[in-house]
Amino acid sequence: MLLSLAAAGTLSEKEEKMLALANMGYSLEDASIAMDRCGPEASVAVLTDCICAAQMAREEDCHLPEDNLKPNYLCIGTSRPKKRKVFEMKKNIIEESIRLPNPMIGYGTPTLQPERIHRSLPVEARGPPYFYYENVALTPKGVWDTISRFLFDIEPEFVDSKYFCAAARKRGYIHNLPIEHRFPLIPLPPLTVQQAFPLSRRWWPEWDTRDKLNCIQTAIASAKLTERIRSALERYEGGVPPEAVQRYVLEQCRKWNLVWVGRDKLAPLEPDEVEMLLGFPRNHTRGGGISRTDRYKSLGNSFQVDTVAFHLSVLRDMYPDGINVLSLFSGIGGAEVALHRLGIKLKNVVSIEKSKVNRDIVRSWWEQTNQTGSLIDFDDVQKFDGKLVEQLVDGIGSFDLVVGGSPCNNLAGSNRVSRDGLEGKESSLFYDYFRILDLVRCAMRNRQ
DNA sequence: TTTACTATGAGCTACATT
DNA sequence: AATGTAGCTCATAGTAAA
Repeated sequence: MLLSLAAAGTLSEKEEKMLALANMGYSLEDASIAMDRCGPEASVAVLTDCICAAQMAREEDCHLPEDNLKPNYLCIGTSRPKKRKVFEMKKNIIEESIRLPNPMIGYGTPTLQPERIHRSLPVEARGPPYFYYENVALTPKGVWDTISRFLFDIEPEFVDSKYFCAAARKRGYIHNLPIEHRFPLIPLPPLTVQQAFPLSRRWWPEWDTRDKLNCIQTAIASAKLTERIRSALERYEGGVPPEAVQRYVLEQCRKWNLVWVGRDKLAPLEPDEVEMLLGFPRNHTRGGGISRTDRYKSLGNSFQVDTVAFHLSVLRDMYPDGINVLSLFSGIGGAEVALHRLGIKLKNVVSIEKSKVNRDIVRSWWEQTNQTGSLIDFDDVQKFDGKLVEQLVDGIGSFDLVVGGSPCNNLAGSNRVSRDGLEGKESSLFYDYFRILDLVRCAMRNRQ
């Protein structure tokens, strides 16, 4: 009865499940057959397992080759979900959308308290397992409403990491953790660019009034751009340039997150500076065969560690002996680093991450931090099925925390090409977070 | 209430350059 | 073959002014 609490009144439980399955890439025919076969009470996780089983059987019958295993199609997608139908179902959903808070401080930061710091969770949503889901705050309309509906109607906690470090990072978090008695990582990181980059102070002109950086993304400014700016500025010989020039330079600074590194000289952040701003140990992503471009990409896709750690800090006193973690879309291990820095012992970490360089980064961090637990990794969330969950739960007992941020490519504002929303090729992997969380909850319930 | 203007943003891809 | 560059078919929210 997972979705009984979904969307009071907007969609029926059956429609909600159909939409979920369509979004996961199944044909509506397959979804409908599975629902008939498994009954109205079946969860989406059970339904997907059922479709997979049917398709595998079908495959055996026909001796089909495996090459129609496409990324967005779990198991063997037979046909693309009918776009029109998905659109119509989606249209029904759009009612009152979730609004972003201002200031974006969620249930509080180390220094700021909101008006109200209380919430009550529906009984079905309570942990264990605790879960923590993350994605960009500024999505196309309706996306957070859908995500929230799938995660027990819990209201997202929107937080801008500019209250935790010197760079903005507006994100939404849906979790079932307590929100009382949080504490921050020590030492508190610098909160302004001037504190974070003391050497730049000497070159920072009065008319550049920024004291925070914008969101750290995956691409950086070209050398050509900083050269153009330098030659535009050097004509004024260190004096104050005309307002039009100031405006142009500031616009580029904001767009590309540039910092001052010399007279008239601006530069993009170095990878180790990004590591510092995001709360990772220095050289966390360095070496081991990773290219500079990939380093920027992996870092740009990551958590801000201090922010996430503040939210996860409540786990420390709840689990003095340590926790078992299931980490989806682990990337460079933001959640793992946060937990470790909080002093929470990591017993078993099961980490699913597609990129090999990222898996290597987490593995090498794990080996360098004298972990006593074990790190088990997988590469594909879509192949992570109920059998595997059962097997893991049998092995390690239970998962205390299911953490992850699913891909934002199709949600993020910078994307001009494929900002397709939650049904986009990568962003629809959110439904696998939901599916796997559901499988874990089922497995743990069955063990009791 | 509407309208005009501004700022932001875990990105994508064809093509040039090395 | 890998890396760098530029332009991009923008959506959304906030602000000030009418």
